[in-house]
Amino acid sequence: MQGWEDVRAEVLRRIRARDWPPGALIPGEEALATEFGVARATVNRALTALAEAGVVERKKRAGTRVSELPVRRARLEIPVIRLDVLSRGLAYGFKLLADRMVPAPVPVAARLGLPEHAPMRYLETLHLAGGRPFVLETRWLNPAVLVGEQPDFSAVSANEWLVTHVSLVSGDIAFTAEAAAAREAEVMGVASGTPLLVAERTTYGTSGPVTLVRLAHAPGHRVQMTF
Amino acid sequence: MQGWEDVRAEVLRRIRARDWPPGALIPGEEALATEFGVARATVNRALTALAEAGVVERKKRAGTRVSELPVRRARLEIPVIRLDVLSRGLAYGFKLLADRMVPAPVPVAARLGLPEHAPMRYLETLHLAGGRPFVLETRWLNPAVLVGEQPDFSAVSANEWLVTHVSLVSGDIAFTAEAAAAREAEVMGVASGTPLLVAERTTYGTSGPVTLVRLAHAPGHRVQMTF
DNA sequence: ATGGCTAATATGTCTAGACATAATTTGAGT
DNA sequence: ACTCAAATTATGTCTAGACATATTAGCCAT
Repeated sequence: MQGWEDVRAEVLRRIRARDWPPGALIPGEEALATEFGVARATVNRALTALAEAGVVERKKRAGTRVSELPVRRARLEIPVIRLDVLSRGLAYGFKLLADRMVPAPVPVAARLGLPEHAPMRYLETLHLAGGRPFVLETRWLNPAVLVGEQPDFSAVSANEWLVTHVSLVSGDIAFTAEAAAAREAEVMGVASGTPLLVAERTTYGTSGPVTLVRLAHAPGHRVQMTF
Repeated sequence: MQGWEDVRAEVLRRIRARDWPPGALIPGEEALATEFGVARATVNRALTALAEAGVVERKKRAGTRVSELPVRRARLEIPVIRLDVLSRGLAYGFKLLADRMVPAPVPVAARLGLPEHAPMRYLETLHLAGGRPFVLETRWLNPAVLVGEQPDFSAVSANEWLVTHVSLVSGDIAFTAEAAAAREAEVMGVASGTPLLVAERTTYGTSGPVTLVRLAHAPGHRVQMTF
C-alpha cells in the first residue's frame, strides 16, 4: 500500500476529484513523501510518470502543477500488416505487383532528403485478408539499406523484411482520406473515386533515409487507438 | 558522461549496431552497472525507459532481451481544435449549428453503454480556420455530466469546455475515410461524395460515459504523428 | 524603474544497500 | 518419467542521503 503506483493513483484521484484543479500547484515532493510516509524518490517516480502522461507539468524550482489543457495522447501501435490481418482472424496473403529500379521522383526524393532522380527501388504490394484486397502498399526504398543483402520480396513482404532487418530510428506517419485513383481502384476492386484511408510513412535508419511508403486501405478500414 | 540517458544511448547504440541482435539476451543490470561504472539503479532507469519504448522486453529472472519485432509506437497528441487551428497560423472561429435534446439513437447509446433512447444533448459545431470550414463536429453528449452547470456552447465550443471542465479518464479514437453525405457536403462547402477524413471519439469520465463525437475534416486534412 | 547579481528552493538524478517478486532450475520423492 | 516443492536469480522497487541544475525571488546599484 505504499508503492509508487499507489502514490500515483492517489495523486491522480485528487486531480480528478478537483481537490487540485487544473493549473493548481500541488505540494512539493518532500511534503507528499512525508504525508504518504514514503521516500521522496518514490514520490518522484510517481510524479514523473504523471508528467510523462501529460497530467501534470513539472519545472525545477517552480514546482509541479496540474495541466490546464491536459493534452490527450493516444498511442498507435503500428503493426506488421501480416499480424494485423491474422489478428482479425483472416488468412493473410500478398501479391508483389511491381519491383523495379526507378529514379526517385522529385517529391519522393525531397521527402526523404535524397538527391533528385537518385536510383530507388520501387515496390508495389497488394496485401490480402481472407483473399480480398486489404491494403495496397506503394513503397520507395533507398537501395543503400540493401547493401550485401538480396531479400526476395515475393517471399517475405518488404513491410516485414524491413522491420526485422533494418534498425529503424525515427519517422513519421500521416493519415489522409483520398479518392481512389484509376489504378488503385482497379487493383483493389473498388469504384474509382471511392474514399480510401491512406497512411503515408517515412522512416529513417541509423545511416539515413530508409523508405517512404503509402498504404491505401480498403474501404471501411478503421485505424483504432486507445487513450 | 554517466547519467542514465548516456547508458540508454549506449545500450540503444549496441542494439542498433546489432552487437545485440533482435532476440538476444543482454547482460544483466549488475554487469552493465559494473561496466559503465554506475549504480545498478541507474542502469535500471535506462533499461526501463527502453522497455517503455518497446526496444527491449524485460522479465524477472529471465533477463532483458532485444525485441524481435519492435512494435513501432506513434504518439498522437489530440489537440483542442482551436489551438490546432491557431498553430497553423490561421484565425479560429466556430458556428453552433444545432443544440437540442434528442433521444439517443440505438448505435450511439450502444457505443456509450447508455440505455436506448436515453435523452442526450445533440450538438453540431462547424469549426472554421481562416474563415473556411475546417472541421464539422457532430456530438452526442451525456447530459449527466452537466449537472448544475449551464455552459453556453455558442460562446465556448463544446470541444474546449469539456476538456477544461470534465475529467476525462479513458477513451478511444478511430480514423476512417468516408464520402461526404449531402448535409455534410453542403455545410462544408464541398461536393457530395468528396472523401473526408473522419475521426470518431468516445470518451469516458470518472462517473460514466461522457460523449461520442464525430469530426469530419475538410478535404486534404492530414493527421500527423511522429515516432 | 531597470538591469543584473545572489540566494533560496523544487525538481532531477545518482549511489549503495536492502528486500520483494516472479520465473526458472534443480532436486526430491513418487 | 513425472510432479511438486525448494533454491536460485534477474528484475522491480524502496530508502536515505547527497549533489546537480534550473528557475524564481529578492536585493542592490545604476
